[in-house]
Amino acid sequence: MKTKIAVIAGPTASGKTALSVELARRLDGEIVCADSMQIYRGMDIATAKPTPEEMSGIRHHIVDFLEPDEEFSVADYVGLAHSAISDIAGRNKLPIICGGTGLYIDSLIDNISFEKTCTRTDTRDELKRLADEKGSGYLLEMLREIDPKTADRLHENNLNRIIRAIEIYRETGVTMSEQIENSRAAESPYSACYIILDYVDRQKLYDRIDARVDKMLAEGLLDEAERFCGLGDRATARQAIGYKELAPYFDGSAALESCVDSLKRATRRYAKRQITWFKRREGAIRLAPDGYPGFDELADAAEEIIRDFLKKED
RNA sequence: GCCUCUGUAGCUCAGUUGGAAGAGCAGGGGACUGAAAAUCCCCGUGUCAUUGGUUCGAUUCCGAUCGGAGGCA
Repeated sequence: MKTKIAVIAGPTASGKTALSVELARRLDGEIVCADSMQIYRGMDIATAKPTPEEMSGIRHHIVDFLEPDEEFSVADYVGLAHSAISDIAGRNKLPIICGGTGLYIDSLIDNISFEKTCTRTDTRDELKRLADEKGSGYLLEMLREIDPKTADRLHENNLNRIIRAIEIYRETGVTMSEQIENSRAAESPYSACYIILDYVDRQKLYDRIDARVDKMLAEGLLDEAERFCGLGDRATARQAIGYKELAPYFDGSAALESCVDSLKRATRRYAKRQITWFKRREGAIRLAPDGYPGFDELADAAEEIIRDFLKKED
């Protein structure tokens, strides 16, 4: 018997947080966040982390628990999420996965398994140096010797992926293509009702993004960003949209207005990448927030879909 | 009212000594297995303002008209 879970996914600013809280209230659920940035403490405004008021008493898991200079990965996420789900389901509540990090969500519900030993290693730095010296094409050819299948699908410029593929082999003795195959060996313990928030009119989403960035600024994004811009290059936190775009303003090389524009643009592009990711998910149900007169109607529709799903045997 | 400049992709602009136009930005599409809010790949047909004329041929030259900017009164 598989564990039934609900998933609320979608691009940034599509209204996932409000919808998932509402559904948790109506369906006696708890929320498991699937967001690679909301996990970090102190990164509240830029990541649009749900505030205590927004959570309104609904328990949220896997948010706001890591220091920004700590490392984290999909493998860590999947481990934490599996136990959060079994905890929630064990108390007869509905686990609702909510977030925009597609890799995390899909790895979780497809039950992707990861080799234990292979985290960040010195090999990575060494390969990076080699690439600086001899070019990324050289590394791609190195990879071709080891794992031609993966080398074929990677572009020469995508150095991160090339390095990762070589690293996996060196550290585990298993090639990336073998690893991918192995990772899908175990059947998923979940039966998921996968709902994707998908605007019919993309401009509406973009308008929401612009408005939300303005709101973040009003809520003190600048102070938060100034704190995080000081972090080292390696820190994951630095990758968050909302800090790096404002850095030129702090060092005086650009006006605030142009930084805000580039922040909005970066967020739009991020949303587009998320849309692309979720588009390919088969069997997911797409709900258009702009296809309903208001939030209540959208929530009604989502509730009905999930109730039907829960009624079905297996 | 007169004079000058200007009208080319959603925006800012190149350009064609007359042979059916191209950059940047914006935007679109895609990939994705341990950094994923990251990383990477692909995509430029548009009444060249409108309308007459010259020409084998006009977005390019000439005239008029309609926008826009500036100058002189």
